Amino acid sequence: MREKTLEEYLGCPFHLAMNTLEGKWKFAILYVLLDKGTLRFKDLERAIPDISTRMLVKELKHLEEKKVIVRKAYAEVPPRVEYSLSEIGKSLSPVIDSISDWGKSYANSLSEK
Amino acid sequence: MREKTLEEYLGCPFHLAMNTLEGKWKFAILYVLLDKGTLRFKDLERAIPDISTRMLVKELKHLEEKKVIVRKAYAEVPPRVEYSLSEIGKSLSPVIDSISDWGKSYANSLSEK
DNA sequence: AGAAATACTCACATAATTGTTATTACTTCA
DNA sequence: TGAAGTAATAACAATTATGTGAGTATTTCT
Repeated sequence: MREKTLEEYLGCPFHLAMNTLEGKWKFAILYVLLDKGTLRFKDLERAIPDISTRMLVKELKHLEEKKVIVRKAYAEVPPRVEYSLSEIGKSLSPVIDSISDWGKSYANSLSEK
Repeated sequence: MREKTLEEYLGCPFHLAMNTLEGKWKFAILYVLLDKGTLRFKDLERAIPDISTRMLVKELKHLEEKKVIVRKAYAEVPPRVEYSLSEIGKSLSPVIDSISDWGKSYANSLSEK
């Protein structure tokens, strides 16, 4: 499938958003960054135990390129790299919250009946 | 990766929600169903032009099993099958809306600077 | 008679994701 | 002295996820 141009996405903000956030782990990363603020690489791995190192690297790189998160590296040993949300990234909190809220309702609706 | 039990998901509504909604096409399907109400299979294909028949079948089946959408088949020729959101499915509208809203902000933040 | 319409299903092919193990370089702690 | 800690990167195999192209059955329309 051909990658769409920005112009095409601009016509559909929902499409643009999903293109930026799609993938198995993006929402999970955003969830923990919103919750914890700033995290080092290793902390992210611990916060999302099921993700592989490779995938975490990939997803972080993607989100950084898309300007959703910010990477800050310190010249220390052992190395220290901190990840946090950009301003536009922080504005994802209503998205994450609404998903979390829906999850609660959904859990209730499943345990009823 | 081992599939988690419902009990494990219940501890984290966000996790439960994402497990239900993950995959490349779920949000797109929910988006059009929220917008259009009820759609036949072929209408869904037309509304989401990039999806393959196979994936649409799979995702619809998954969402039906998870009680998020409802499938209604009529004994006609040519066949008619209508898909719509369940009650809990309809309650996803804040999720879809917040994603759409974020997409707008994001598009603005990209065209600035 | 033949084409069009629908809601799939099937077999096969490619792409995405994961698991595993190893490596780097330097400092702190035991 | 030697292990632990960090943030990756790399190579390989294995497993999932997704895509492609074709086909089915039956009625209506041309």
